[in-house]
Amino acid sequence: MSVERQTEPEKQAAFEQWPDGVSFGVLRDLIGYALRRAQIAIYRDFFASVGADGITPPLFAALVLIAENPDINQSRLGEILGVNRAAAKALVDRLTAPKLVERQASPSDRRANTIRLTPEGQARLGDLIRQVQAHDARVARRLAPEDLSLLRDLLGRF
Amino acid sequence: MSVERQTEPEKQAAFEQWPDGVSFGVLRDLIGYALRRAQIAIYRDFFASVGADGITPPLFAALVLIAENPDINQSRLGEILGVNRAAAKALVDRLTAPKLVERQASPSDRRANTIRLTPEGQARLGDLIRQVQAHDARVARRLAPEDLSLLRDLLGRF
DNA sequence: TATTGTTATACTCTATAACTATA
DNA sequence: TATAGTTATAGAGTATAACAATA
Repeated sequence: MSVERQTEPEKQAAFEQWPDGVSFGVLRDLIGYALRRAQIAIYRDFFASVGADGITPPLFAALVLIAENPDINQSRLGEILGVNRAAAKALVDRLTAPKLVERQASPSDRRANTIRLTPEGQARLGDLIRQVQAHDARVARRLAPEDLSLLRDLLGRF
Repeated sequence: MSVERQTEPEKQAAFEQWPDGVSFGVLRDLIGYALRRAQIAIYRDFFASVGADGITPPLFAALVLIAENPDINQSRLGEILGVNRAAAKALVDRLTAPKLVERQASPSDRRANTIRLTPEGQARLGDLIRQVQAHDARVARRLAPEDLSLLRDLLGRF
């Protein structure tokens, strides 16, 4: 026999991009805030699409960079991602635990580790890329193709 | 006598938007990732400009919404910001501690609190808005005015 | 001296689950 | 039953500071 639920799990409220009847004041004019709201909306779609595997946006980015830049070390990975060494280590640890990546002693620098995908990591990354691309395409569908490439260009200037 | 430092404080590495010599693979084409990198760059400028007061982007947004929508309650604030009730409470708590906002019993619903700025909160918000606007203007300067309004429009579609 | 990785620690942000009071 | 607020708990993400090993 299963235990009866006392209450239903609370459903996540929908995120309205700029709800009516709310005064946003100065936030309306801040490009940083517009970016933040867009990011919230996109992250929600990401977690609904890919989140089931415990892979988050930062972990996905780290995984792709490790795959694309063989034998990169942690410090450089952190620089590229925009986090410090301690944070980069934490990301690599979270990919090492499920055996998606592995560290190896660097042959050229005995201080450094070299990070690369395991065979399982290779296989999982293929699936993940498909899931993330499907998510991104769904989100991108809200814009015309020419607007999308324009947006990419504008974002790249910050 | 002061204790001698053993090491210099580590400086934050610069964040290069799309560094050369790095392969980004599929990340290059994901609009979600382009947005993420732009956000990282903008957050860094925010913290360099405003962070000294302990006010973060989510706290600033909450403060403005409370100012602009008098007697809003926590749950509604959370909905607008895109977080749940528990997270909204945490935000309000962090604004209540330095006495920028205060809770009052709602006259119309004895379950609810009404949130509003204290006089100190009013005064501080004026300064904060100026700091945040200066930050945002500095960031926005990277785009021509017409590109900026275009960007705002495109971001609003997600 | 500077860099790589590590450890310890702490803080922000956010979520889930369950509880109380009220609607 | 549903909603507002609260509490306890947890986890992700990130930072700072210090240390050892190596360059």
